[in-house]
Amino acid sequence: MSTEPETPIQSPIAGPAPFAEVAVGAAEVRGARTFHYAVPPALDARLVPGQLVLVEFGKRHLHGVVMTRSDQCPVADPKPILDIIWDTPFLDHRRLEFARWLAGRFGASMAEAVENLLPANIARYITLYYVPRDGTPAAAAAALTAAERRALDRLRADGPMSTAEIAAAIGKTVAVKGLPRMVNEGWLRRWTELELPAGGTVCASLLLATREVDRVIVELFRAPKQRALLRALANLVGPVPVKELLTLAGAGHSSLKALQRAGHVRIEHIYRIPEPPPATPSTAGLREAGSADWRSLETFLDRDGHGVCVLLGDPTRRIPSYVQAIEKTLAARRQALVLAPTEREARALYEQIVATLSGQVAFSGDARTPGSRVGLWRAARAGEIDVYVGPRSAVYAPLTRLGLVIVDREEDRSYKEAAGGRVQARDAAIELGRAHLCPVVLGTATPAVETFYNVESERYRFILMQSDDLLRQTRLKVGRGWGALGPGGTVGTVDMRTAPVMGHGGMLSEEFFTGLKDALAQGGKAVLLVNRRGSASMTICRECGYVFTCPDCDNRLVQHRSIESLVCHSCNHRQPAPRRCPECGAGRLRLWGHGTESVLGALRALLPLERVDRIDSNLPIEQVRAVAEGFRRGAIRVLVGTSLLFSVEAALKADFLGIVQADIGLTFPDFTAPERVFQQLMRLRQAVLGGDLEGRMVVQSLMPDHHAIEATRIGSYLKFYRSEIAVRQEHDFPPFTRLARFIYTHRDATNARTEALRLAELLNGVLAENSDSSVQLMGPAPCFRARERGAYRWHILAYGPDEQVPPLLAVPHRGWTVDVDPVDLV
DNA sequence: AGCACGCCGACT
DNA sequence: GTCGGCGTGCTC
Repeated sequence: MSTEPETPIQSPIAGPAPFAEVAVGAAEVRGARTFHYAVPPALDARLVPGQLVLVEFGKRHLHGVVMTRSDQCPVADPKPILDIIWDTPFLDHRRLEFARWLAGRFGASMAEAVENLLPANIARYITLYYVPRDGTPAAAAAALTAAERRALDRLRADGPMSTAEIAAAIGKTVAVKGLPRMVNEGWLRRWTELELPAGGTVCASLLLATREVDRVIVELFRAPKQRALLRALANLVGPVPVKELLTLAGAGHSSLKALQRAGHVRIEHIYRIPEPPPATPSTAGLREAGSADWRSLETFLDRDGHGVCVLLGDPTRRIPSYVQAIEKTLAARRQALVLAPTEREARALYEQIVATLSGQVAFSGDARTPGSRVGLWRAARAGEIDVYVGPRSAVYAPLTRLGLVIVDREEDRSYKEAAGGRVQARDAAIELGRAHLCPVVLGTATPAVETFYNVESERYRFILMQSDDLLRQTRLKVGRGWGALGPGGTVGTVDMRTAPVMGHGGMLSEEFFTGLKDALAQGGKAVLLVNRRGSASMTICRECGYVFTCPDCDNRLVQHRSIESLVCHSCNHRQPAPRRCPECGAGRLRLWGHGTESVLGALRALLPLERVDRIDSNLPIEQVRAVAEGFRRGAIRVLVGTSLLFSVEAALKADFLGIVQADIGLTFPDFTAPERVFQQLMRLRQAVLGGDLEGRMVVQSLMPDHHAIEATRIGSYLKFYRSEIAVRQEHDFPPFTRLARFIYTHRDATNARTEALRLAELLNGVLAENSDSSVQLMGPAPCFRARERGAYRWHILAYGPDEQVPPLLAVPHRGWTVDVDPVDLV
């Protein structure tokens, strides 16, 4: 493929680096491609890497970020850089290279990668202004169109105007085409301004020295309100929020404005990191935990430079170690970045860290408005933040003295962006650690397969967290060492192909029900996982075999008895529950399978006196919380839920954990499904039975011999890992290869197919050109969900050595989705 | 996003 | 033959 740059030409101009390599803000240019521009003499002394600049790209005016200054240029006649939008560089060389890595690794555009690292939506705050030049060439006036003439007259009369203002006043064509031409021909001068939204709280600060205050107060004998304001300000230290100040002094805005006009007071937006919430008992006393755990982590942190370690243990052990590691980092006057898979988990981590540490701890979820986000960005950039906690987007936080990166529950799929650049934030965090030469700690109880593969091949350090006493208990229980370190209770599987079943629909085995009843009889509580909402996952005609499917997707419609409807769980299409078959007209319909609603129904029939309830995404979030709280208090004794249970993890402690059907997904053509099933079940076991040796978990499955189910039964991560890594190796799946998935969606079936075949041709062509490439293509083929929301979906998989996949990522034209390291193949 | 270029069908 | 519609690829 012709991504090889043409032979670079040496600059004929003497002097330093006459060219600049720019990451242009054009989102459609895929891959780590940059463009070179000439540095005009007027900007030569000022232009440095990391600056935001204005360039022409095709016919468009776009912003860009200077990556490097260069002696060489891959094209003969580069365009000039038009202007420096902001003199202070936004990004240092580490973050510029981080952006390059992000775009190259995930096949996103440089524009997306760079903009992730800048204040959000920066393009929105760039304005181009135009003003007439003195002594414009009168003779050339005929060269202007009537509209351009009007624009010029307007500018002469009213002074500088922005592109948007001229578009509104004169017309869009003039604004977009005429203005650039008039600049080129010397009629107009153009400049750029960046006006970021003001962040944070409006604060007032005193501009007077203490002894001057008394003098001014005397002068202001006729203005009691202003006197009160000055006194209040003089008694407080530093900038005071205007709102507080006015209340305190009992004064109004006009008095404050008068002081500002007189030059006694400055009023400005100041972003302040929100006050931490008050410490709760659960956040106190973190530091007392396992000193043995800490010693091994400390040894790792003491090594100089970059390295990755996997901290294996349950959250109650991981978090105290995080806190100690952060303290160590702060003591060395460096910053720590802490990532969690979801904002909810990030907030929980933040609350625990902030309760224990002294230092400025920021939680990215606290900054919601554009202004406060810019404020937080600035504060981080200025080095005012010691610890930055957040979900995956926090990996882009502008920390310049980064000394430690922590990724909690590194195995979670939420770290992968589902749209946009499709960045895997855990991997980005590791790269960030490499760029900053600092340690990266991956915390987990069930490492991702690719992570543990790196442990096994000794690229990552491994630290097993557990006190001697826990280890002894565990050995007593299972006698299998750490690999079988189940988080609590005992586990049994039930083979649903042969087990005696009971209850309406036969969804519960006798063993399951006995376990549940025993727990309740002893005054315990129970959590039941049902991986589906609704009451029946398939509605089928008993006469002709017709199955109700979504008109827009390939999905079967799910029966929801509570709203008497059939619902598509992919696009939310709804239709009334049918009475007869639309094909043959027969009235004998069979409801097949089950969901939260039907399990709840069966339980109410079997345990009429028991308080049972359910949570799933059909319910509003407040109700989910209320039900969870009821369960925690014991007002509800049996809780049925989907994976939404994880959103109320802390309330789930119980004595019985039932998995109604563990193998949903295991039959999908998706190599990540076993890992998902195993992680989900292990995590739920930790949440429900964690720390308890008596509790009972029963796993119902149609394929109890599957390695994911078997490993769940014996509670062994190693058992799971060994089987799974063998499957991955056999099929050439990650971590043995890098996998890229190209997805195309189109309303028209033929169009989707043709386009998929065309891209396959193109990719094959690129591969054929490079004879030593060992990348393999799979497909094109319809996706597992071949139709969704009325559109047809096709995909192509490319897999091969890490360094050979990226060149393919820039091949597909717009309309294709490129997904590197996809988390599923549906 | 916009523009140039090339391929195909409809017309002089 | 040539004009133009649209699909495809390039923009330093």
